[in-house]
Amino acid sequence: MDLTERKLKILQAVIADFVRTAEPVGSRTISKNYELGSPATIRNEMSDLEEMGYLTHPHTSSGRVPSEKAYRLYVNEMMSKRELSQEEKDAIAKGLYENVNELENLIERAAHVLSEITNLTAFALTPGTEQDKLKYINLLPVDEQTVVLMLVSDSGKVSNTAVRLDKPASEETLRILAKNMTYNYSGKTLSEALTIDIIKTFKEDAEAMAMFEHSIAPSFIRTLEDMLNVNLYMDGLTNIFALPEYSDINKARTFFEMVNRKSDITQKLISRDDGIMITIGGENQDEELSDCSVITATYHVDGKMVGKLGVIGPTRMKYDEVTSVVEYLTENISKAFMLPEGEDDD
Amino acid sequence: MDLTERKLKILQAVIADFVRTAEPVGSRTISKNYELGSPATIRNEMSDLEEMGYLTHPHTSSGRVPSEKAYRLYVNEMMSKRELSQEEKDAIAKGLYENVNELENLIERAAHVLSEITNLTAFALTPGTEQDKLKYINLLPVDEQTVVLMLVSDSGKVSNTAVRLDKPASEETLRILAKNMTYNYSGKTLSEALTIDIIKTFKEDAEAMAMFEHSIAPSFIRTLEDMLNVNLYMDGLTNIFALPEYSDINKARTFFEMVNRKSDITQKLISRDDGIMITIGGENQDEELSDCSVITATYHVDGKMVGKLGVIGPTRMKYDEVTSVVEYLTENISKAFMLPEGEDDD
DNA sequence: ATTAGCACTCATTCGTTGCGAGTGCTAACT
DNA sequence: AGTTAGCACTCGCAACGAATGAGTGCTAAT
Repeated sequence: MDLTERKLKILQAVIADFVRTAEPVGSRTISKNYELGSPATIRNEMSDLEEMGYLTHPHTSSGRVPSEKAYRLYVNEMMSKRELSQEEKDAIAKGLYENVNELENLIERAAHVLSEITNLTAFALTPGTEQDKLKYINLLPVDEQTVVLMLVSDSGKVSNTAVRLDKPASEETLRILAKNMTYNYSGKTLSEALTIDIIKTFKEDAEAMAMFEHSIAPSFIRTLEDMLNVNLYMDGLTNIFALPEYSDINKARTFFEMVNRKSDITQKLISRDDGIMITIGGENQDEELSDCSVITATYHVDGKMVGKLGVIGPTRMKYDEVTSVVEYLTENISKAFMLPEGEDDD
Repeated sequence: MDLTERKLKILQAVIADFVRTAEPVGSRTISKNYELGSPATIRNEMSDLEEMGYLTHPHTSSGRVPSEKAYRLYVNEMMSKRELSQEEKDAIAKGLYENVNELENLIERAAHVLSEITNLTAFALTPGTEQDKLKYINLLPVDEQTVVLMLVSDSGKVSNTAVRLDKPASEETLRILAKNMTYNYSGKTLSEALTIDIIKTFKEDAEAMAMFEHSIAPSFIRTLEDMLNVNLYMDGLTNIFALPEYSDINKARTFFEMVNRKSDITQKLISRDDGIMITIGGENQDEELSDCSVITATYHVDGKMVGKLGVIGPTRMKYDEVTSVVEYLTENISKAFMLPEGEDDD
């Protein structure tokens, strides 16, 4: 059987109606709102579309619902990329830069804006730092026996830990430690640094060596690990309450319990392809996601640091709109990194 | 009418049963499980208790439910503080210090542990820093036109911002800026620092002055504000799904939407009394909280920095247990601050 | 090939009924 | 006097069934 012009139009109409109303759509509705023929004709065509796997029947006597195959066809072939209006773009930019002073902040805002616009659950992942190289290492005394260990990477990411020393250290010792660490670690990526042991380089200085080994090194490792971690921001979790697919409390519960496992989510996101990726229902390997669709996009910075953002929602979603927004957001974020934030304070 | 011995016992029994089952409790149940007389007697007593305002009737033909007044009486007079068993204490300590290397981390863990033990929604607020004094101010070059502005307070709290300069700065200029800022700001509290303008102190150095005014000062203010911010951690949100009071999706929704407004929650928490505070249902000024109870406790550090933690749940909760856990947690946190973390790695 | 007509299906709504847990009252008992 | 047994009554709730109506599939006419 062939996907004739009319069949395509009917399918599109069914998808559009169903995405809007979440109700199975009947032949009369289509017939009334589109010039595609009488209800009976539509019915025949729908019956064909069902046979072809694009529509399903919740039960004999109710309207048709698009199948995942239909959404896939729509996304691949029928969806026109919806250019955002200037107002929408402005709203995004405004929301994005509001109250932002750090990269983390910007990513958090991105998740927020994304959830507000799409009315879905949005997430954003901070850039991975596998390729970041250490630039500075500093030890700053806070009091007698406490110092702050501070690492700066070449991308400007900073991370610090308060370190409790087992005995007081002279400023001199701290300076030696910091200098030696900077000398040996700078230029190395964070994960490289994790594998290098510089304890031997202190050979002449027993005090510095002991202090490094007992106090600094463990904190150093923790701080590196902390820097390597990506953060996951989520927003719009409660948006799902507005969706009829989650009017059953158990559905809602399952959803919340799933997205609450942040490390799982992070894993799943990281492993997704670059660029815009849309997975529909069962296309998600994950059982738990099998009645959700996920749209993600990747933002790049200087061609090296990458992070992801996207939305998760029911398979019934406005794929065109969400895709456009997600794409526009990544462009904006990449741009923001080029010209660091906060300069043109309007 | 008098609250006789037996009335008290019956009231306590009703509370215990209702807290456990969430079902209105009838006279027969009490009569069977406690040696307090026949159903009819219990009924008469219950009727009196209702007249006195300690019990209510959902409808004529169902069992009794404790009123807020009853919970209040229970909390004030009848509740025996439940000493935690050694296993419970161990479990708390274990959960608390797992994977902790920063204060923020510890507080986050506290919320986690608290929600796990109580099966309620828990929150924890990082210590306020109004009394923190600036100790160090540092400017570290990252690249040509980017520096990291780093502030350290006397409590060891560190905050940094990447600052994009409008033109390249010499190391010399940066050193002058940092030195001058440290000189003028150190010893001042964070909020004092926000009010002091040191622009005039650069009078001899036009370059440093311009750089301070255009690039550093705005970031400095943002960083101070960031340091002044307290963070709110929440955990166990999905626990409410297990409670029958939230089996209605709208209740659940309202709850989630309320706790999602983090700044509101933070405000409400901060304004609560020190020590252990229990508010039951309508005692919460807040309309939204009127069918919740909130238990908070304050942890102190060196008698100056304070934060709060607690739980929020239905009025039907195990007040004794929750109170004990909350109290024990605050003690533990205070202790942890005394002897900074990570030293005794078992 | 399209469409009107019609019988049929099935989820949903709404009223009815029966059940059972629990009360309140009265009268008997201690 | 306080306690208890007995009993009529209330009321939420679940189960059942009829009515409703949206929508289909099929057949026959256009």
